Amino acid sequence: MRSKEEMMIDLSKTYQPEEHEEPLYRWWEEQGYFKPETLVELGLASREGPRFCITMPPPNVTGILHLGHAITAAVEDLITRYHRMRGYETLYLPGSDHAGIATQNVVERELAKEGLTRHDIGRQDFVARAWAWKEETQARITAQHRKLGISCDWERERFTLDGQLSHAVRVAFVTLFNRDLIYRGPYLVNWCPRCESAISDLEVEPEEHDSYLWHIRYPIVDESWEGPAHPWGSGRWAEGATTFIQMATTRPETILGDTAVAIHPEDDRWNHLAGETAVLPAVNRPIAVIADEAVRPEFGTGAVKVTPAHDPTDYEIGMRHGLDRINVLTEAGEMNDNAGPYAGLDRTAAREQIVAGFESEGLLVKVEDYHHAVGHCQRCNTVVEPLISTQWFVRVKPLAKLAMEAVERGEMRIVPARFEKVFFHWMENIRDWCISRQLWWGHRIPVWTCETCNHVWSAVEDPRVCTACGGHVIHQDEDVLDTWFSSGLWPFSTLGWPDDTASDLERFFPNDVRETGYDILFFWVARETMLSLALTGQVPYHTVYLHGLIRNEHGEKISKSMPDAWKYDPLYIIEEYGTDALRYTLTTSSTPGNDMNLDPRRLEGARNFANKIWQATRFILMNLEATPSVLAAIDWQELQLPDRWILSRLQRVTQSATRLIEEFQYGEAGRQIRDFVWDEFCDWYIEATKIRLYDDDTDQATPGAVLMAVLEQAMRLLHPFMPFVTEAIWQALPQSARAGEALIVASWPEVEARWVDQTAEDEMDVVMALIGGIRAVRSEYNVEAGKRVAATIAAGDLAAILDDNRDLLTFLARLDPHQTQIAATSVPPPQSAPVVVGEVVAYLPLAGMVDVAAERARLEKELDGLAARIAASEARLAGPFAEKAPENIVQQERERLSEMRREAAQISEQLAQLAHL
RNA sequence: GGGCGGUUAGCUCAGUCGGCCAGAGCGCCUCCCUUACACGGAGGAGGCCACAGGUUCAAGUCCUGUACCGCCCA
Repeated sequence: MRSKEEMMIDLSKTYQPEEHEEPLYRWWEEQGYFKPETLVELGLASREGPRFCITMPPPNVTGILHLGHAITAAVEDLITRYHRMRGYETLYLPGSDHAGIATQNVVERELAKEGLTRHDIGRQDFVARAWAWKEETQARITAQHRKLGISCDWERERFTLDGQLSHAVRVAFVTLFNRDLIYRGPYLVNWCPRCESAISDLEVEPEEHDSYLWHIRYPIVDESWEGPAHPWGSGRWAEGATTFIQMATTRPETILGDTAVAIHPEDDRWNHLAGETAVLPAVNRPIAVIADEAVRPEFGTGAVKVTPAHDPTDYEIGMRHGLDRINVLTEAGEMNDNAGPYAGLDRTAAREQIVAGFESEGLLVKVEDYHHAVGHCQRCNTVVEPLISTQWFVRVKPLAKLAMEAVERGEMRIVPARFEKVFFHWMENIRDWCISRQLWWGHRIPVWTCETCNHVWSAVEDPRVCTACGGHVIHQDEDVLDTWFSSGLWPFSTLGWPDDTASDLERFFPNDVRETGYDILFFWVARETMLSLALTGQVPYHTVYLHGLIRNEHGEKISKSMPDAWKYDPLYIIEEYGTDALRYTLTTSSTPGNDMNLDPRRLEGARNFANKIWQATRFILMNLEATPSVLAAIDWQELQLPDRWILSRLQRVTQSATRLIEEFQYGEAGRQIRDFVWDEFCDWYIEATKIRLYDDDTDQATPGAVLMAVLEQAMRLLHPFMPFVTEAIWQALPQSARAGEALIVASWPEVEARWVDQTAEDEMDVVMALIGGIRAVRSEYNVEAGKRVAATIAAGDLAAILDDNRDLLTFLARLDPHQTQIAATSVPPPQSAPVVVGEVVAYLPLAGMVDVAAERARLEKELDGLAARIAASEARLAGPFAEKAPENIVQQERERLSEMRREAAQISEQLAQLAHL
């Protein structure tokens, strides 16, 4: 048998996270605990029993993990560990996303350092470079996830460009294509001139901008003026024109694509010009003045230029009036040949020169400062240009309908529920999803065109000949798919779809929870839901849990450019405070859907908590036999009040924490467990057991068994929040105290009704209140902390209970056991300070120290407060409260009142006695 | 313009069927390095729960409005 000292060798003086985290993680992984198969082999779960699956939102392979990933991992792993312990066959599936545009941009930047562009090295080499980059970053991300301690099955790790997942993308595309849910057409899309690709509506981020509103005018053709007789730039271009239509624009460079001027039909300032013809400056294009309801008369002058090829609203107007769509921009954002004299200029230079041209021709009326939002590319922050382009789209309206119906039917719910409204609003106003990207990194669109017969078709396997005419000259679409198209298949593509017989798909689909930040509700959750319903007929998961965004302690968004950004790097935080501290802080510092200001002080508190339970463990192991008694074996008659109390409290916290976790209230659950462990177990129970543990003549088996049982169960409750320290402690416990080989696969605690003991809780409350009162008076009189003082306690009906617990009282209140009297009634000793708790009074004879005036003041203050509350309570009970409030509430109030009256009577009596001193 | 969230102690935050005197951590004040822990222990001070109405026996909690901060959508 090992000695106590030997057992303690394992436990360092303070908890050192770095000594435990890596070895424990490696051991868990080697034991296969992250794999559902292992759980079945160990008999902890069964193939027939319940299963739980969560797929990790795949991080982009562009860089490193930040706190957003950390909270995602912490919450998901909490949920995972909880279900694993509850006996579910649990799978937490990890992976990463190829992140099309983002990764391509990064790799292009790398190339640029070598003075190369992707066109220099060609598509094949470029893709090879991107793969190399991916291997590097993915390894880094995986290492970071391991440091976070997440219990995901790395053997099932997936990547969106994996062969099987790419196959799933093809099948998904072909299926939707053949169902006419995917089409190609020339539409106004958002174009990023830097990425030289179309992007979807969601990838455009409006950004506030200081700019100008240019007021310009176009001449109208009439009897006196037939059109310009002089060239643009001569200063005489508009010579002779008498009628002008004046309008305001924020984008003069698009003027050259104008095909109309529009006014509101009821705008009396302009409607006499409806039907007239204006001449577009610079290019001399005759354009019509049209009337359209979409024009806002209050904006600018009430007349607007219409550029259907470069503005969404104008596009709509153009559709209604059959206007030409003239594109004036190249894919790189330069003016094309349609721009006449300005062809070849960059769009910003073109703007300046066009404005200058207008000025010299007398067509610029004025320039106003103007503040407005301009769309920027989410990935490279370049100003996006709306332009007409032929792209592939998903017809999302019917899919959105399915998604909304699923939520309405309750098949899928969103936590917190208010996001369901956001979800519906977006779904109701959804526009077709542009899914083609002019990139090289991604899933190439599986559509082929036959040169011979122009047949266009989509196929899962690369075809060799045209399916229509058998022609051999066919070519595949050059573009790739939006990243989110493949991410949208994640809940099932990772499990083996489209192979319906894949065992993982059968077992783990639909997933149970999608846990992610609310900022990607539309990007991802909405698309997963639509694609899942369209392709599998099922919701992808039954619950969407959305966490908030993480900011610094001042509420500022954490960005790489902040000078102290390093302070918010998860790896730095882990080094400084430990993984458990980070995870506990992330899971308990906010409520779902709300942003969190991460305060380093909270991390410190969490680190201290980890050390606290470590110290409690050291104490227990130090004071117990190597093979302590187990709860089931001890004589229940030996249980004392604190034993019964802590066991009862343990049941309460177990029940409450379990309920809270089931209701997705992780923060509250974690806080309650902490409060139990620190405030009740450490501060009261462990202290109470010292009486017996330090006395070799008393029964040590009973407190030992209780200490061990409570500690062990508390570690199980806390494990999902702080996996490492709890496992380290659990492993240090003697085998007899724990069932199983590892805490990660131990069972979640059940509430044992037989340990619930309301009487013990009530009695302990009195004892603790009395001790607290005595301590307060000691403190008030600056009694030395260790000094034993005498006490005479008049306990009324509670005399027997207090007498049974006199050791507890004298020990924790530092009373002198030989000078402590407990009786129903007592004669107050002279020169004593009374401590009143309910009907109990403890007299502390502090000879020579008691300040009568101060005591009077203290008691009078107490009495005043009590009297006010008694009056309020009496008034309440005398009013309509007594009839209208529920009986139990009224009863409770009556008891409270009589309790307060008893205490008030006691205080009055003590005051009266003080008067005699 | 439409929608949503926040406003609780000096700071960061809890408070999810309305019901004891509104809580925690940190900070602050007093005492204590007592053989688990100073990453600690004991005691204490500190709040018109943004503001104004309303519903109710009872409101931090429900309803209406206002202000400020923030986010999303157009």
